[in-house]
Amino acid sequence: MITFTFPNEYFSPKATLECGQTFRFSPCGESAWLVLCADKACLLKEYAAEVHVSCEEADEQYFRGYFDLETDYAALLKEAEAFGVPVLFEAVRFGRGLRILNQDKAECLLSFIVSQQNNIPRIKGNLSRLCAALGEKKRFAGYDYYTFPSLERLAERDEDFYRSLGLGYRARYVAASSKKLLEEGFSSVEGKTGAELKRALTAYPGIGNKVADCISLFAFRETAAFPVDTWIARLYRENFGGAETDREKINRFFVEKFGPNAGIFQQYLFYYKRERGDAAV
DNA sequence: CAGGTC
DNA sequence: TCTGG
Repeated sequence: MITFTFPNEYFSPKATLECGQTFRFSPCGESAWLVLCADKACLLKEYAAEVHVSCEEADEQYFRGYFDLETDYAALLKEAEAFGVPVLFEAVRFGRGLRILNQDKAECLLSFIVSQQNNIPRIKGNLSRLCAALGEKKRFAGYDYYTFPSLERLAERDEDFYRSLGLGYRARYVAASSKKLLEEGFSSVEGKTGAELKRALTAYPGIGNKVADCISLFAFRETAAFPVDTWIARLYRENFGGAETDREKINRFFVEKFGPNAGIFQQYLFYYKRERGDAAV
C-alpha cells in the first residue's frame, strides 16, 4: 500500500463524493472514506491542509486519474466566477473542492440506469446488493468490499434476479444493457464525442438523454455534457427565470451559456441546489 | 416524491 | 412504472 497527498484547497472528499456522481463510497470514522471503483479501492483521509489517498501501489495512477488530479480546478473556478452569475458564484463557493471523477465506463453506465427516478440512499443500497451478489470479495486496509461485477457475471442474470435486488422496473434495463455490453462492449460509442456520443449511449436500454449526459460527463470526460434533472429544472426556473419545460431545451440553454465546461459547473450547481435548496440565490 | 425512460 | 425514506 502507498499513500500520496494532494492539497485540499481544490480537493474536498465530502463534496466530491456526496455531490451524487458516485454511489460506491462509505465514511470510515471522522474525515475518512473508503472509495470503490470497478475492482479497486482506496482510502481518503482529510487533514488540515491536504488529502491523503491510500491505495495499492499499482493503482496510484488509476486513482490520480479517477480523482482528476491533473486538471487545474483553480482555473475552472475562476472561469465559473467570470460568468458573473450569482447562483454559480455561490455554488462554486459552497462546493469548493468538488472534482469530477473519471469513472469506470461500464460501472457508471449501469449505476446511472439504476439512479433514474430514485434517491441516493436507495441507489447505494441497490448497487451494494448488486456487488455483494455478483462481485468478488476483496480486502483493502482492513476493510472488506465487493468489486463491481464483471460483464460476464452481470449478463448471465435475468430481469427477475435484478428485481429481487430491489431495482424495480429498472431491472429490465440493467439485464438488457448488461447483455448489450457483454456482446458489443463500447464499440458503438468508440471514437464518438459530444452529441454523437450522447446519441450512441441512448441506444442502450434504459438510457435516455439525462442518463446519457451523466455517463458522458462522469466516464467519458465530456465536460460540456449537462444533465438536466428535476433539481436543474428547478434551478432553471427559480434562478434563471426560465420558462421552457422541455429538458433538452433547458440543456441547450445551459450549454450555450456556460460553454465547453458547462457539465463541470452543472455538478456544482446541482450539489448547491440539492443541499441548499432554501438559499436565496 | 426521488438526479426518467420507452 | 418499482419502491422506500
